[in-house]
Amino acid sequence: MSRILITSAIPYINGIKHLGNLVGSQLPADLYARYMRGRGHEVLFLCSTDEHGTPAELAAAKAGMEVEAFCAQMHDTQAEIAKGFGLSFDHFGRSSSAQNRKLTQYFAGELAKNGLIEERSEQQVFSLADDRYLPDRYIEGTCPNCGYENARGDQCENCTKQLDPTDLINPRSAISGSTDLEVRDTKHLYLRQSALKDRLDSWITSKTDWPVLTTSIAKKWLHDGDGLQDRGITRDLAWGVPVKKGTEDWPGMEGKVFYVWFDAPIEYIACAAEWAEANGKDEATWRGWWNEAEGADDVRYVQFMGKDNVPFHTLSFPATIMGTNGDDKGWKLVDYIKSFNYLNYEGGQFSTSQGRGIFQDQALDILPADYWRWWLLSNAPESSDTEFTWERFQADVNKDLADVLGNFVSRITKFCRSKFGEEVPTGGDMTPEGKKLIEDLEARLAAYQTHMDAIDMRKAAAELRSIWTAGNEFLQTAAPWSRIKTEPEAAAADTRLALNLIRVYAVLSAPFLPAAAQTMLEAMQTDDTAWPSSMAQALTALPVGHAYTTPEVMFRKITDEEREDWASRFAGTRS
RNA sequence: GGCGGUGUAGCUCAGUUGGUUAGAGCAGCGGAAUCAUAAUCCGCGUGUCCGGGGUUCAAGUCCCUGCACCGCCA
Repeated sequence: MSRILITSAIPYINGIKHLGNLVGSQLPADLYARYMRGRGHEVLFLCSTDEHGTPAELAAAKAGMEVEAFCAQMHDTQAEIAKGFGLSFDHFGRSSSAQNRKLTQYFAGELAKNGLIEERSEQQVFSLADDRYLPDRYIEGTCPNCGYENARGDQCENCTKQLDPTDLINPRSAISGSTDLEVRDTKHLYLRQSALKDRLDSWITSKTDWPVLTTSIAKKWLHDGDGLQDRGITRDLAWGVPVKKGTEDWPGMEGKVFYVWFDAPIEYIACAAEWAEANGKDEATWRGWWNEAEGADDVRYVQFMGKDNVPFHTLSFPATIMGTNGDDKGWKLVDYIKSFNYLNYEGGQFSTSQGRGIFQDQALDILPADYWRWWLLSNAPESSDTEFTWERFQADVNKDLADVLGNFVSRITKFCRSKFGEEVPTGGDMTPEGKKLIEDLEARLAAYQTHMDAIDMRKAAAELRSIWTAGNEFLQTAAPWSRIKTEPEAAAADTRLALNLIRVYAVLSAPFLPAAAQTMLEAMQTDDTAWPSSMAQALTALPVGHAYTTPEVMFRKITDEEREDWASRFAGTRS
C-alpha cells in the first residue's frame, strides 16, 4: 500500500462549467482516485475553486454582488454539481482561503529570500471612472491597423494584430465604457523563472514516462524564442492575496495582490491544510502529504489537467517549488502529469460565452451522472481532441450500459428468481463453461489493472466493457435456461457463478460507475467491495443460499425523441 | 509566419523499440438462442494506413517533402 496525492486542475469561479472542463481534469482524476482507493491505497484527492482575479470581480459585478459573496455562492454551486457527478474529493477547497493566503505569502517570501523575485516598473492604464487599473484585454478602442472599433488592448480580433493598449485610438474601459483613462507608472514583482530554466529543463527531460502532450508543451516554452521568460506575479487589483513577504509587509507593494496564476497552484497545497482543518487533523498530517522533509517521501503525486493548463503546471508552479526548496528536500514536485486534449461539440468547440454545448448542471438535469461518466471517460480526449455528438452518445451509452451491462444483471437475476427463487442456488460443480469464463476473466482483470495503473482510460474502459461482455458470452454458451431441463445441477452452478459476477462487476466498475455499482451491491445485498485478487476466489464471495433482490432496470435507454430534443436544445444560446 | 498535434475500414479509434495474412467497438449483412431493458451470442471487412520521394532484406511504424484539419504563439 502506498500513498497517492491527486489533484485536479481547479475550476475558475466565474460560472458553471461545461462538460469539456469536466472530462479534462476532475472526472479522470476521480476515476483514478476511486480506482486507487479500490485497490487499497491511501488516497488524498483534492480540488478547489480558483477564485481570484478580474473575471471573478466582473462576474460578481454583473450579478450585482460583492465578489466575496459571489465566490462563496458559486463555490457552493460548483460543489453541488461536483457531488452530482460523484466526484469523490477528500476536500473541495477555495483559493481564497486563509490557508492559501498564508502559504502564498510564505512562498513569495521564500522566493524573495532566495533571490528569485525581481521588482520591475511598468506602465499601466488606470480608469478613473472604474477606480481601478485595467488589464490589457479590458481596454477597447479603434484598431490603428484596420479601423475595427472594438479592438481589445492586447489584440485586434478583426485583423489579429497584436496591440499595446496605448496603440488604441479612442481607448475606453471595457467595463464601464469610460474614456477617462490615464497611463500610470506602477511596480510589479517578477518570478525569475529564467534563473531556474536549466533545473526545469533537466527535470522535464527526466520525465520520460509522461504523455508526449505534457512534455512537448513544456519543452516548447522552455526553448522557444528567447527561452523561458520571467513572469509577473502581482497585479493592481483588490481581489486576491495581498502581497506580503512571508508575514512581513512588502514595501512598495501596498494595495497590490498576487496574480491569480501564482496563488492558484499553491491552493493545491493549501487545500490539504483546509482538508486537515475540516477533518480535525493537525498540521503535521497535511504537511506529511506535501513536504518531503516532513514525511512525504513515500507520496506519489499525480496531477490531471487540460492541455491549456500544462505550462503553469510544468514550469511556473515547479519554479515556485524549486525556488523555495533551494537545494534542500522540501515541497513535493509532481510525479506524473496526465493531460488532456479538448472535447468538441457537434463539429465545433464547446463555448461558455456562446452557450454552445452542454453545461454541467444541464447534463445532470437530463441524465444520471453514470451515463456522462461512462461516455466521457471511455471517450476521453487522451491522444487527440474528441468530438461529442448526440448520435454517438446515444448509441454508445445504450449499447454499453443498457444492453451489455444492465441487461446482463437483469437477465440473470430474473432467470434465477423464476427458476430457483431470489437466492444464490445450491448444488452442482463448476461447469466447463464456468472454468473458461474464469480463465478469460483472470486475463482481462490483469489487463484492466495494467491500463488503470497507467491511467490509460479509454483502454481501461474498453477492457471493462469486455469483462461485461464475457458475462453475456458465458450465459449464452452455458445457457442455463435450457440446461435446467436436463442438468439442473449444472444450471444451478452456472447461475450461482453469474450472480457472483454481478458483485465483481460492481467492484470493478465502481471507478467509472459509482452509482450503478452501488445499485448492484445493494441488489446482491452485500457490502463486500474487496478488489478481486483472484477471479476464482472473488466469484465465490456470495455463498449458497445468500438472498438477493432483483434490481429495477439499471440503465434505461435514451430514445430517439430525447436525443433530437436535446440536440436542438443545446445547439444555441443558453437561456 | 513559427511551433506542436492529428490525418488508419461507413463512423469513433488501437497499432509498443520498423518484421508473420493491418486490429477493436459501433453501424451493416447472415445465422443461433429465447433467460433478459426486441436485450444477447456467433460469423462476415482487399481498407491507395492523406499524397509524393527516400533509407532498409523489410515501413502504418524511421528520414525528406507536399496537402488537409485543429490548437498554441508571434
